[in-house]
Amino acid sequence: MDELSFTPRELDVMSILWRGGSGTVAEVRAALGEELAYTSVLSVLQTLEEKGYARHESEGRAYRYYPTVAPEAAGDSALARIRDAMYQGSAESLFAQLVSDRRLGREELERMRRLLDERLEEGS
Amino acid sequence: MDELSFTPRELDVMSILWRGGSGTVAEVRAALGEELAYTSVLSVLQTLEEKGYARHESEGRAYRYYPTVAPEAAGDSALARIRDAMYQGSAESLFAQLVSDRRLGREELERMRRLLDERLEEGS
DNA sequence: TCCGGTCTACGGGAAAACCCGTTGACAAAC
DNA sequence: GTTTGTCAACGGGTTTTCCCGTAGACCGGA
Repeated sequence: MDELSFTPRELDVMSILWRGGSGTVAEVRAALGEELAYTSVLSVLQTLEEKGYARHESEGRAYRYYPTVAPEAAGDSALARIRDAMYQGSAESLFAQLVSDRRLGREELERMRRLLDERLEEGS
Repeated sequence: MDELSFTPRELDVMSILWRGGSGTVAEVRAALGEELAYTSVLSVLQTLEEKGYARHESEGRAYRYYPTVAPEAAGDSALARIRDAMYQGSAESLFAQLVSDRRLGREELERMRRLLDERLEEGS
């Protein structure tokens, strides 16, 4: 997969599609933080479809839109950009930053360590 | 600190400033992947300054630009956005994605685990 | 003094992003 | 049949981003 990139507004909308699995224009509009006109939301969805990031199926009179790219794929692209720009290519530095977040609970940290352990075992 | 956001081109330039600590227009231009006109690079730097993300000092006849925001601060903003949009707010999911990268070496993974252990000790 | 090179300031053109009004299709309610 | 409401398509206006040309300041060398 080549580079995925979204404008801020497109990301807002994709996020809603990922969260709900799909969405009609009205649903996306309702879930959106800001109040946009119906046609504005429709425009964004049509753009996403044109870019190949979403597709639609008819549902009654309306269209239901589905994401065609996985959030993980988009996340990969975005994380790589951040790693390179802000952490000089070091995943470790990025990781350090992530872990330093004071809001992370003990359980979450422990689950992270378990993931890391599993990864280390399988790796060798 | 409120939300930091950069256009793609601005991020290119900030990345160079972060990497080198500072830069003149000519230096940034040379470090840039693409060939842009001198005035184009200058424009981006002036925009960054106007947004408060950089400042300049005279150096001989030229200006030397310095970043005024730390890469970690920008990274925080960017990571939070990715976490919320692609991983539904779960730092753990984001982390799992990060760790699944096949290119990570054993040593890097072990250093990550050490970081995590330290964090777990201090935490309680 | 004059010229050539480097620098910033300024302004503008092109493209992208963003948002919405209008229109016509359709169907349900009356 | 008419009205009312929802829908997608289309086109356009505004703002932001992106890139650069031009102009003028400055300095060093001929």
